[in-house]
Amino acid sequence: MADLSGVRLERVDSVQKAGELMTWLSERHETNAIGFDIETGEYLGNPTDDALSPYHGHIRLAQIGDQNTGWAIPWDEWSGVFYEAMSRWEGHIITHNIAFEAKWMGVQSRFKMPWERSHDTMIQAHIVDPLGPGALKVLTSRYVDRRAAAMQSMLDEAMAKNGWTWGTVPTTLQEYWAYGALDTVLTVRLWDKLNEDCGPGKRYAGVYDLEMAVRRVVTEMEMNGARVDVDYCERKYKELHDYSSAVKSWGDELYSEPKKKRSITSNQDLVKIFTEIGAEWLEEERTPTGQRQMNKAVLKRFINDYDGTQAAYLATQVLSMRKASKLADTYFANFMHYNVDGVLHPNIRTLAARTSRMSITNPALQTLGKGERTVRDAFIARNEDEMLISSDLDQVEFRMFASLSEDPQLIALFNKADADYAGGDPNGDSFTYIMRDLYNNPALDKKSPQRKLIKGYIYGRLYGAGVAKQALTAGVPEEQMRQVAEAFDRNYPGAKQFTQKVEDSGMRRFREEGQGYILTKTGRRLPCDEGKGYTLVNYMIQGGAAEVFKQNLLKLDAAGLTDYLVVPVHDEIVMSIPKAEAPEIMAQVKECMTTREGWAVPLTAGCDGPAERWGDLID
DNA sequence: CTCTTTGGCGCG
DNA sequence: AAAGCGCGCCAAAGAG
Repeated sequence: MADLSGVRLERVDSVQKAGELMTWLSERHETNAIGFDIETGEYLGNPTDDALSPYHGHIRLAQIGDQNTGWAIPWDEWSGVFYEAMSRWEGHIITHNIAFEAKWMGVQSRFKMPWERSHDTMIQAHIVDPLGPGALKVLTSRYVDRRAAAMQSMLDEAMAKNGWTWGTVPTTLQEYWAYGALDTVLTVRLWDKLNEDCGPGKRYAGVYDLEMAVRRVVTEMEMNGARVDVDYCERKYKELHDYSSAVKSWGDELYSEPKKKRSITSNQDLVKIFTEIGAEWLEEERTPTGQRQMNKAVLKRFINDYDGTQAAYLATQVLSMRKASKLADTYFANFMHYNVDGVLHPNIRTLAARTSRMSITNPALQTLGKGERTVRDAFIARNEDEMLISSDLDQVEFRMFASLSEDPQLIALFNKADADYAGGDPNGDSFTYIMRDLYNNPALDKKSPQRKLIKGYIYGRLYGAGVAKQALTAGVPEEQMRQVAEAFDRNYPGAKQFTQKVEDSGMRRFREEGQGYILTKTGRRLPCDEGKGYTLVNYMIQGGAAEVFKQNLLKLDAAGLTDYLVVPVHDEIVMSIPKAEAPEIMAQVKECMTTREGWAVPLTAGCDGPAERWGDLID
């Protein structure tokens, strides 16, 4: 393993240097690969957060390099050299976090990533070790040269000493441009290393192909963005903010003492206040650190238990204040903050979660309230000719569990429910059929109270909950839930056998390989934490569902629908589509979102809309 | 002053 | 024998 001591780093600052770069580029490169990276910054005087947004910041350096040589190209003066080099280069292009480079290039340059020959070592690293580090320096320290991490500190020191930011650090500063140029060298070397597992024909080749293709589609989605009704956001923000401020002032004033200010936004203060006015906590209402809980469940209990008293009234006020400020501050304020000409361009990470699920930040579009439509009503179609639709997978995790369990009875019930539903039976529903089977009572229907119990049991089970927790969540006596659990295991023994098999193989792998894990259908390895083998069943299902959803995104892409994609929400895709073609496109979307091959219980999907606002599409 | 942790709450 | 899984954002409070 070669170390980094012989590396040559150059900065383009003259026509001659530009010529040298072109000569270097035309020479033979070890694995027909060059690394590619950019450095970006905020505009002078703007928030430093802008440095990471292609909609607010600007490119300062572009860097390319191979295993031994790195070049830094100051963007303002020499971007022409970069374009010329990239137009000549026909080999592999290696990045570390292609989501970043591709989006910046897409928004701010005329160079578009050639995805079919582009690679991402961050994606590779996550596939090889889902719990490992993602940072380039840490990864190269681990896989290439121990000293790589140390080299970053020189730049950190120089920037701290001079008070520079990513927007103001001079591109002539050696620590800065050399740091940038070195990144490309590290990236190529890391790629060589990670290709041992992710390269063509290797164990993770299929998973890697899937992730790279998904990354391309999702980057398109980020650039498409989600349009919001900004006037509506401003109106709602003010309304909700004013309301929560008024409640806060009322409570703070009422419950402060002459010498001691107290606030109803402070949970510590609230505990004191509620105690004074006679409310009491139950034994189990404690946080993990032993403090008395002051959450929604406790407040709701106060409202019930102390009906007609001051405690109940205060609890009601606190709940509605919290609700209003949550909506105002977490949602509407961020919609106003992040929109660019009325469009949100969130960051969508395709491998954020250990199970390979996606996550969305700035703003967090996967967590919009759906209890009522206020928040989702902020979202409108991209333009006047389009409307919103949403396609959801039907109980995908439960269907997956049924298929994986290979339990013939469970699978048959599911398929019967599907067939009957298709035949027009409103009770054609898996939970209802399982309920009838477990209670041995065919007269029960979708509205029977037992259905909630069954559903609670099943989802609790998919997440690895014990009977006590399942009973608590469903709000029924433990004994009642225990009987459901026993009946379920009796009627569908495959479920328990599957769970057992997953945990046993996890234990065996822990003993033999030092880590418990499962392999998904596509060969992705998902490890669990030590001593928590019971989580593996959930990882199998959650990770499997995430992969199916990703494959569905690729089907939508192959059908030519990428331009219409707006937001992915784990098992749901929101799209903005032309009104004129809505029926045809919706049929196409439903087809793309459905998977029959490979699953004993088909993974079906519905499609709702078209609608003016996302709020119209709630359930 | 900034950074981290905790508790709470939104989602699948 | 028993174990609730995965995320992101905000306010408050503690730590440095």
